[in-house]
Amino acid sequence: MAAFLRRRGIIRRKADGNGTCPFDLLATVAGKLLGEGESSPDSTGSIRGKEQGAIVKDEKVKEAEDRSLKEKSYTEGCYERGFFISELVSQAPVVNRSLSELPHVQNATISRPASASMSSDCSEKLLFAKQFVNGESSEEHENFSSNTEREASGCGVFSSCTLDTENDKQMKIELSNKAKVSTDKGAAISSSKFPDVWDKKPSTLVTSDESVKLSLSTYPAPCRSFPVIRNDVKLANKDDDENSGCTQPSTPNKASGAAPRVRDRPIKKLLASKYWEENLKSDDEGHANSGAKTMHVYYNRNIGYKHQRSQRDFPFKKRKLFKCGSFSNSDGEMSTDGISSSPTNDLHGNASGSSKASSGGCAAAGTSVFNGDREFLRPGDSHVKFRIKSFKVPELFVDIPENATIGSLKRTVMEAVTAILGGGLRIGVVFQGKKVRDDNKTLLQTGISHDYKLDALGFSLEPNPVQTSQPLGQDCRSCVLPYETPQRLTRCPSPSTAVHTGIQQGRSDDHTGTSLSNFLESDHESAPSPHYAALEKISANSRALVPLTAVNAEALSAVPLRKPKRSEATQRRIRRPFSVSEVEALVQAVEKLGTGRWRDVKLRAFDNAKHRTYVDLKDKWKTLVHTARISPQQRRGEPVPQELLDRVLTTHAYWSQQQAKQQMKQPSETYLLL
DNA sequence: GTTAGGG
DNA sequence: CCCTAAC
Repeated sequence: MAAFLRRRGIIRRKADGNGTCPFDLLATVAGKLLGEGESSPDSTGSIRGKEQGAIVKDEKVKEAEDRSLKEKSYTEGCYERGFFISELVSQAPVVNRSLSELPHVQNATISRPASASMSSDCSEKLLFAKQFVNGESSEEHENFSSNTEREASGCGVFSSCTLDTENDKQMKIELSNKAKVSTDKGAAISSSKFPDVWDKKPSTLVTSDESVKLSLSTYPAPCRSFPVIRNDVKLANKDDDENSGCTQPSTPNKASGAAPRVRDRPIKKLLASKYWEENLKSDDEGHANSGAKTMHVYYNRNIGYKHQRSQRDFPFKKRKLFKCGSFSNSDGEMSTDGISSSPTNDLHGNASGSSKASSGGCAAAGTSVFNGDREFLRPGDSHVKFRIKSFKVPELFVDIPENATIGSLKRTVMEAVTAILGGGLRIGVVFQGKKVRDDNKTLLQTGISHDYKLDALGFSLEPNPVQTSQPLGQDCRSCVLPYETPQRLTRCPSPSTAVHTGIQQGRSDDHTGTSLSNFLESDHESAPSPHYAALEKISANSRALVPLTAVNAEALSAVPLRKPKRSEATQRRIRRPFSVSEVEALVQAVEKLGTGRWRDVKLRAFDNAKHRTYVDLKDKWKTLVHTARISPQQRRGEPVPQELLDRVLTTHAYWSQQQAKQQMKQPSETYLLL
């Protein structure tokens, strides 16, 4: 590694408000990928309250054209929220370059002593990053050829991140061109040279004594396609697991030569700060750390923290479902232990920022890793790819009636997770070691009741687009599941994540930590629920905004993310305001067909819009008529051209009259017949 | 499965 | 958008 890595640096950061926790980073990335960013405040909110995130980042820049950063993040948090990005692989050459160019960064050690002040909160998180050797990542990086859109939009942010869990595992993070790195000391690094598209908004990586932030925030918004968080499936061609996940062809960076496989490393490790330091040292020296050790520590901590966590419950704010499809993170895992949460400001701030960066509307969804659909970054685009082997979700509080269906449970969890990650995931539920596949079953029917030990309940976080599920890898499992059962999992090829949550009915304080479930045995749901399937589809297509938008959107909507509150059995579809063009089409169809023939209207004008049912059209017409009758000042939402509204009224009047005539006529006919 | 209407 | 009654 030494050879590859020029430099190693570790930055450690306190959990105070300034600090950015890994989670934030993730959120940011996810947000961008998804395009949610702007709207993400909600998600941010959810994330908020968690303070600690310390990120330790090492930056090593390779001078080689491809430079990739590997980052290994280590999170120690009291809260579970930390997530790890075990491996990040990205191709973004640009970023790398920038990094490399920045002398400060390279040489400077961002790392801070582990011992450095820790927040009492235990909220520290460290992110450790190592840079790759240039050549390494390239091959492994996948190009998102298929999803060019994304790339164009927002992908630039991270080219790739790789985490090394132990020595082996690495996370690479490639930053898009204009990443800046600043340190308290005032060393700021910005890469000015990037040609890219991203000019406008550079991602900023800031490291201060206390905190290191990596913000992807400002990117040109328009379509932010996010860098997908996905596994580097390709990286390790050899690995079956991962390979399975990615189907898409990868385009290796030119600059980078063959990249060593990073991804298959075992589980990312979480280290306590101390451990962290040790690791760093060892790394520097070339020693390999034992991941196991760290892991243990981490887990222990986690557990301990659970208890300590503050009990804030997070009411889930209403979360919007962004168009973002899914982001693909092949290995990302998410696990949440307890429900309790500790409020943290850090995340919030960061997250919000990041969210902003990514404006909503990006439909680009990552492809799911699992299937092997992977997106590849185009060579030119600056993207960040990283692979998240596991991360923890801060707190996840679920309050759901017993008669709610599994499907709604999944959605509820999904919503929470989505808010955090920005969507693109689907949730699998594991109960008592078995995967619960029937979404229509109620919790009660499944055996999950309020008085049941929730330990047996687990969730898996899976990428949406997954077409096929692959069995989770052990690594993942072990990573994800703190508690017992690591053995079962075989590798998690895909990004699926296990989320573990305790479900509480009351406040979070009651949270019962849950043990991780072992869901491995059953492979992922081979047959995703319909909505998921739809979602997947959409996500796949969604990047391309244009033609398929409706469909895509629909798909997205299919995965309804609902407020937990509304955790009814039924999942409400997401609201999808009609566009002017849709209204136009509707009006035109109704003019021709009249009211009362909604199915025909649907077929005629919205046959391609799967998400618009004839009932929707009927309802829309109803609202249009209402809208046309009220004063413009009272109207809300996207203004509908008055011309259309006039037509609505005219048409409505006409057909109402026709209908009236029919009515007059019908009775008589009937009567006559009788 | 469609319609129509209230929620 | 949802839910449902009434085709």
